Amino acid sequence: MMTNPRPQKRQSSLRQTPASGRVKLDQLADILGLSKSTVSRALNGYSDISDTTRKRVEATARKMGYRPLSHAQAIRTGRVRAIAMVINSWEPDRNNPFLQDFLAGACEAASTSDWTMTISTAKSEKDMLDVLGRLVEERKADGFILPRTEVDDARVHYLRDLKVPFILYGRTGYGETDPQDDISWFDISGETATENAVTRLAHLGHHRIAYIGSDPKFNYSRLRRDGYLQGLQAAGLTMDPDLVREGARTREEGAAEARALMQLPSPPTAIVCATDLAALGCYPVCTELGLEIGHDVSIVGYDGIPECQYVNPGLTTFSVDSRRAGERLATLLIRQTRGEEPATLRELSNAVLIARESDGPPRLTPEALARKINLIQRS
Amino acid sequence: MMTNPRPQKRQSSLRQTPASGRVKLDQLADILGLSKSTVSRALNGYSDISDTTRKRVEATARKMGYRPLSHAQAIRTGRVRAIAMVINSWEPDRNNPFLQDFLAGACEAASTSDWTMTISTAKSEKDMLDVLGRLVEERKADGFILPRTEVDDARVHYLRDLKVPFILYGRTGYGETDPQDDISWFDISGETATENAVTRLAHLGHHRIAYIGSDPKFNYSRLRRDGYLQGLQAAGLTMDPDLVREGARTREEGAAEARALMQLPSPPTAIVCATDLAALGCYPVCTELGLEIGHDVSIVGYDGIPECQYVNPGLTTFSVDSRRAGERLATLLIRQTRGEEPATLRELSNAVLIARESDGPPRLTPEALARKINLIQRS
DNA sequence: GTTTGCTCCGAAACCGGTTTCGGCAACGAA
DNA sequence: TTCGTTGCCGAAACCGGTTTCGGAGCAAAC
Repeated sequence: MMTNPRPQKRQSSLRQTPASGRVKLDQLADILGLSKSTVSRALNGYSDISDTTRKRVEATARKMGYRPLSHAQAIRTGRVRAIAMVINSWEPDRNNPFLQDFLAGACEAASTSDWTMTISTAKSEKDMLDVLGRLVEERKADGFILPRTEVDDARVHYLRDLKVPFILYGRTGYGETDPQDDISWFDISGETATENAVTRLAHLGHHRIAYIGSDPKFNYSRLRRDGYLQGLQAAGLTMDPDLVREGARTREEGAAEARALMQLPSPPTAIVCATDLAALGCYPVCTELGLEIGHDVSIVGYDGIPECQYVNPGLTTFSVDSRRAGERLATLLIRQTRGEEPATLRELSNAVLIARESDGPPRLTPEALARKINLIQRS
Repeated sequence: MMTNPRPQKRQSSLRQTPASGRVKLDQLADILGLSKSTVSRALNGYSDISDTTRKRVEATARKMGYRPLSHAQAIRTGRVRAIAMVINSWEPDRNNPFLQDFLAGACEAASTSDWTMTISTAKSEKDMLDVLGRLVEERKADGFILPRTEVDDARVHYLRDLKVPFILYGRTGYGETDPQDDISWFDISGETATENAVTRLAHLGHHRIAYIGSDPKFNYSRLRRDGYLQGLQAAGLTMDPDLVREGARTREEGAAEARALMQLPSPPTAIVCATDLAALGCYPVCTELGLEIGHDVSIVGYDGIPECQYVNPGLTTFSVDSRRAGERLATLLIRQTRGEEPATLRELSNAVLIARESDGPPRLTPEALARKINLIQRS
């Protein structure tokens, strides 16, 4: 006879098999004839366990396929063995064909340390900090990868104040006097690429070389512009402010800048672009003006998106290895969460030139080019 | 005086602030003057808590910003409030510009239920099951989204045996007698799209309409082919086996199929493609053969990748809303983990036609087209 | 006035690990 | 021999929640 009505949940939940076949620490300890505290410490590399015991424990743990539940560990340690990344979903240039490669690199690196990767997306700049805050507060990750770093990046200030480990994909604080010793990052040296692009074009005989940058709020955009300026100087060319454009985040905005450049009294014979999208935006403009890319106008891009090889003519560009970037960022971040100094966890890599047919020696002088353009436009 | 040497870890770990400012269940209970068991049950909707108390608990919990640690809950409940997705990193057509949108949809849906999304990647078909197994065993997720479902999908068998909730992006078991009642899925009806494509082309006056499919191991490829066949039948056209190609996973493979089609004695005047990539692969082939796309040959794609609008002429295609797909999949999956019947969690949506300039009324008969092609090739 | 039954809540066990603390044995020095 | 170390391990507390179980209080029924 039942006297007490058992309370029940409102929403009934089918009872899942709760980690059915798993080997637990208790069982492992039983089999080894040790206490679970000893087994735990053996597995975690404490120094008060004899070498022979440790070996024995490790061997049977491996044989029995024991894997600790990360959330069971987390409750005591506070560490969940996971890294997180929050992705923008509002930027106009958010379509990133490399996201999959990047994630593959990051996940693979995480996996080898038995970590996992959790991702989230943010709908706006403000939402970004909210999402980060939620992940931090609920302790969903031990560290963060911050992609698309801005010159003055709110996420950096936020996470630094919270003392949560993070790593930048890119650098930040352009031109700041504060050296920011305590931030780790991985980056591809875009400035080296754009400098090399200018050098390459100068060698081909170009004298008027333009630059189309991306949104200047992003640090990479300024760095690539710096590289461009550096390249000009190295080639002994003078900088013409008219030829330095910025803010082209999309194909369309790239097209707008290209149009403005080509309508100059003395148009450039070559354009270095901070992104492939901007470079591809130049294509229809050139076609429209009757200019042959690679001869009348040379174009060099940056990123190495797949589309570069399918346009006509193929776009010469600097290709970024996204997979490796993800892999490096994840490993460096994990090392940071394990206590290594952020300042020592920095790496700079290079993009590799993929030469195609969109650049070559100039066929016309800027003046002749201007005449040709005027002619076409009048008709 | 210290007599016992304190043992220490091998690798020193900087002590992180362990969830410093968080409000814990204990504190909340103290403030409310209740026991923590009562508070817990109030928040989890147990029926043995009075309504007034529940309201009071919920109100202060919200006011104090209390959020339970999901890994602390998980240790007892076995549920981590997370869904996972494992992505291929080995397929040749892995570059998915929509991954970001898809993830945005899925993450947003997860967030609204206070869930998170963990992702991982697999390097090979075999690795896929290993990765899934690890995630299941370590209980990193309560359910899985399986993208790119194959006709006979190993992941389905694997997870079904383990009784782990999952949902398909796509359907599976093409032509199987087993109805597979117990599987939930979300899909876009590709067959409707290809059928509509054929109908559209037939209305424009085409009689010889070809089809270029993707890898037949994927269920969607067969379904889209079925839609094509259905469309032919509806238009009263007879099916010519020569015009039904399959296996084009990349642009290059699409190009190969297009070339084979156009070299037929009686070439098609229109091509329906299972993917935009295959359709874009047809472009250079047509150019090479001197055929004007949209007049000599009509082409219709499927997917709606951004590039469609930038090629010349713009590619008519059926556009898939990846963001919505991610959103639906995540919500349905979460509902499934809460106990709803998988069979009731199915949704079929439609792709939307984006008409551009790559299709139009046929300018030549197949015979005239063949003559034109022969002429160009001979020169 | 009991008994019964129901509503609502608290004490305590529990989940699967980690970490603290103390104790036992062995060993070297006094 | 005795004492202080040292090496190695077990008992128990602990992390932050969830769930079980029992019981107090009260109203209705007998």
